[in-house]
Amino acid sequence: MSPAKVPAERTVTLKDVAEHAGVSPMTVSRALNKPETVSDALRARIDAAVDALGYVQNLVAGALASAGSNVIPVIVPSLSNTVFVEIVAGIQEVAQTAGFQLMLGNTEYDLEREYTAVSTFLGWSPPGMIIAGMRHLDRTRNLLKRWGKPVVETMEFGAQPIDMNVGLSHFKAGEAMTRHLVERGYRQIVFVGCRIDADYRAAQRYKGMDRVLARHGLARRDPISYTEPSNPERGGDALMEILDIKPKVDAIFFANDDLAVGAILRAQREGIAIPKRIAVAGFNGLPFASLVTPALTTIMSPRHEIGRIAAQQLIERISGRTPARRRVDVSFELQVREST
Amino acid sequence: MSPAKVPAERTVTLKDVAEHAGVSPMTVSRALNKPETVSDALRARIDAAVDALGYVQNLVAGALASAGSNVIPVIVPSLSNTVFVEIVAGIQEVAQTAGFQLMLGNTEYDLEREYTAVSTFLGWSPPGMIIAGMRHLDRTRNLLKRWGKPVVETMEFGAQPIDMNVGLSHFKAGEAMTRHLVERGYRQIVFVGCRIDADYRAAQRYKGMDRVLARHGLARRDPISYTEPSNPERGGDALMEILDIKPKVDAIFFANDDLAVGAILRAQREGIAIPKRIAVAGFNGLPFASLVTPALTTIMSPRHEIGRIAAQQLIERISGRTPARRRVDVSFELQVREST
DNA sequence: CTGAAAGCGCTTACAG
DNA sequence: CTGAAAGCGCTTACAG
Repeated sequence: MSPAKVPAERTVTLKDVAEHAGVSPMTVSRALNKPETVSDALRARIDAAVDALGYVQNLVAGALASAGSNVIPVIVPSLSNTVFVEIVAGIQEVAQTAGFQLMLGNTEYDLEREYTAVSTFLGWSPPGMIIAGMRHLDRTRNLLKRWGKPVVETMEFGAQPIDMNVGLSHFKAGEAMTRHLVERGYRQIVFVGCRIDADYRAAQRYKGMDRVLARHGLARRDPISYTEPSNPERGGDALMEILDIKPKVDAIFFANDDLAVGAILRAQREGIAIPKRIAVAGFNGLPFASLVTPALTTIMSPRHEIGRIAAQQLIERISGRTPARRRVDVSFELQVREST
Repeated sequence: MSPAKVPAERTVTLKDVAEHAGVSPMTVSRALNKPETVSDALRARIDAAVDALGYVQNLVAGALASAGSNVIPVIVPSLSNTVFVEIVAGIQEVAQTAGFQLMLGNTEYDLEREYTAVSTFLGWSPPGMIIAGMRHLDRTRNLLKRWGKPVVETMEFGAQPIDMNVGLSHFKAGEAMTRHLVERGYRQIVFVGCRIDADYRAAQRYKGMDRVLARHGLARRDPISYTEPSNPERGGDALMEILDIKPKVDAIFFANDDLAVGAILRAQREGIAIPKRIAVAGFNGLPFASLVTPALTTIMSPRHEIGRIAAQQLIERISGRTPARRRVDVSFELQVREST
């Protein structure tokens, strides 16, 4: 029952290291943080003292004294959706290499929770912040603007960022896919997603689709939005429902590949011919999308790259440099495969 | 080019709030941190001052003064693998609700980087730590033991944890799946994974398999381990290679569902009959596993639950209570479907 | 190149 | 219930 642990010892501080090495704390601080400002011999003596005492730098004290930490808060609406995780992974890659730590906030698509997360994180005196999306409470925007430090909004490319912005135009993505479907000869196209009210980026893709349909004088339908979160099974169900209730529909543009791949897997099982009976398109570019039969036509969104660029931009600004562009419109790629 | 920002103002501190409310800083601190110790009227006055000044508590200063923060470091070997992300999501869920923040470290399966992450994180005076896996450098184990605060090792259930442990027995999981395959009549079974040397949990599943094969006097093969990271396409390639080079093999136990689903999708495309020509089994329980044709036999690992329990155990201990069990062996579930 | 002083913004522990 | 003092462990800014 009793934890198998050595009792906690008194914390070893800079001062202890200094005494052990026979110098002042200030010198130790310098040797640790700017090794080049100190002679080799001294640095070696101090490193030895650090090892001997098992000294661990107190980052909290450092952050307070220098009025800033190297922790970058990253706020996402969900961790269940791979898309956000991949952005976080991209950020991590760059940030960790540059010596920054990531603090993770999850809002569950709740803008009030987003506000709480932002204001809490501000209390850690971070040098900057990365936040998913461009739709926030006015309070949140104002707080961040008044804060005055670098902020990157990711995911979508949009107008009037708080500060910097790295993402793609979901409107254009919707247009691109729809143009492809129209060229292929599909005339009765429907958009299917989950919780499109909250997933406003999906709504933007729908709007892009609607614009193209209107321009071609084709039938414009309201999007179909299910109330549960996106999951592959729901994609299959949606396919069957549409076939049953709206038999004239000849193509489905799904809000994401989870749904679209789910629809293809169901079609396989039910013996429904895709794209002959009905075409299926997705969005994101999941690994499985190219492996199902028929392979899924989709749009590759560069999540990892968005994360990396966001982190790079932020770190540029933290380091006092000015990135070439405040707003970065990352490109997407239409992958035409067998399902359309 | 010039950022659209309000210039940064002087930081609003506790003292400012105190002056504004006409009380001492100490009283404001109490009103904020232990609202119940202060009269309603006073609390209202202080809340008003906080709002008026836009005060944000400086958590760094608080952490230094009280020699502890509410930041919990979470260290994982990868963010590209859903399994770890789901554990992080489970931890988040519990931790964020309880008022803790997560700091995220990614080791990329590198034990040296793990040590660096651990020792850096210690500098944030966290109240505890969650780390994936039970295989660490001796230095890392010692550092954590000497630190003396609560630590949870997750993913696998194993002997001699640093402190607490929540996970499942991968050895038993390997045994369970192999027993199933043997019962079904498969006799020439091979284990296929990627980077099994680094993914020692996969190696444990292999050992469980080997044990069962030995007990039944069946052919025991070395595992096949590819050098690239796990991805669905590799699963398909592996299937084709085995069919070609080891035609007698009648069942493949893949190290994870990504590989196994990839194999099934390839079999579909190539017209290979599963399980008739060769059976396929996986591990993890991905959403797509039940949707492919044939549906994949796999083992459901409760990643989310592991994360939640790990966070609960940690927070129990942080709060000074003693969890009922220091080691939690979460159960897994064999899902027999069509592919075996 | 090295050090003594002051201070970062809180909370702990002690008084009243 | 409220406050004055001391201190958390560093770094900044200034001397030497």
